[in-house]
Amino acid sequence: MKTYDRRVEIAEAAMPLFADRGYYGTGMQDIAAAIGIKASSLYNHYSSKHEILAFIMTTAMTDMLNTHARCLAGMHTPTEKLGATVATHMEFHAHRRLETQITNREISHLKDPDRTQLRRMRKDYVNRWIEIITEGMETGEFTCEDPKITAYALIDMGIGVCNWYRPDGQVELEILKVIYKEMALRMVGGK
Amino acid sequence: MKTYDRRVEIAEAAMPLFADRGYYGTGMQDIAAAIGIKASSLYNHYSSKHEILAFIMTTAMTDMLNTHARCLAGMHTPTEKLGATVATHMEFHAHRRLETQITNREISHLKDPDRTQLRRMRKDYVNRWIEIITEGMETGEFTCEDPKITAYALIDMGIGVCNWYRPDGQVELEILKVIYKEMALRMVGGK
DNA sequence: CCTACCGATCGGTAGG
DNA sequence: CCTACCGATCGGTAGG
Repeated sequence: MKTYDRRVEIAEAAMPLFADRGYYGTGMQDIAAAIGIKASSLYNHYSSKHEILAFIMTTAMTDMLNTHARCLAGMHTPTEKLGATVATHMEFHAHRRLETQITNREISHLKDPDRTQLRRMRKDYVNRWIEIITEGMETGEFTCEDPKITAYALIDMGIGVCNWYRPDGQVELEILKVIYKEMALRMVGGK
Repeated sequence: MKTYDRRVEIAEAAMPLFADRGYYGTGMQDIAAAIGIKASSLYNHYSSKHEILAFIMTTAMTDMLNTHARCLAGMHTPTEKLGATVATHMEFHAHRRLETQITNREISHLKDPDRTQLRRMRKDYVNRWIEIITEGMETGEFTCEDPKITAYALIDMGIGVCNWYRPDGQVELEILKVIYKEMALRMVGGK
């Protein structure tokens, strides 16, 4: 591990490749060529190909958890919290399409201990959604059949965005956020 | 290509492997070993590894389109149609987890002409959802911001099921269907 | 950061 | 269905 910047640069070069061809479909040669060096030189910055994948995925998941925690600032009611959570979740998957695609598709290729850690983080994230929905049911703001299933459905529909959203598309991100917020509030019987 | 049965048997042996390790992460040896033969013998039934992937994906997509068309029988109002569509979509992704996982994850690994064909089928499928939602808005049964985005969100939340549903889990499939139907109808402002 | 190289495995073919 | 084998490529190492 030399400079951290170089590690990030390599990871960013690997992202479109992992997202497009998958982990096993991408060679160290491909990643190296993307930044104009030889494959063997990558080992000055990462000890293995797996480490590049793990770096990308844990960085993305860590950022998502932090971004979510930050978006809750100033939100008090479950309705406010869920609205912010949905909008931020959706926006994160739109802004960081490649990393979230990789994180969701290649998780089975991660080896321990990274996989266990990532699963733990994901579980933590899901639990936050479940808690917000449950809280909303307690205050009477929400009414729904099952907080867990509802959380799954809401998360899944936000994840889906990373597969079809295009920055140069015809739908504005800000409009998308409004639409997703509205759909979510309806789903939990809120507003 | 010898007997069709053998082709199906090979494809079914490949499914859990492709779903778990991905297309490039699975070798012909792995697939062959799963049914107790040598890798080279697979070429008596498929001309390439790619053909196995294409067979799995086009079969799954064809079945999904047919299953959906069948579920609309006897449904007349947009509300009925959407309810049947959501329930059937979700159930298909629960029943055929492996194939739908593969179809959604490995589509970028498909080569033409299979990829183009699959994309066309998928587009056809999405259009059916959009049309039902649009029809519901015209009759006044539904009210929502954008039929296309709403269709995407509904489809994505159903697809998500193939990633977390387990046949031996604690949630009954019939209950899931009811929950998803209810969430969908709320999302389009129906019921 | 490079060149040179390692053993292993890849998808696929030939021939029976 | 098998054995035997092909060239290509894989992730990774040695040494500078």
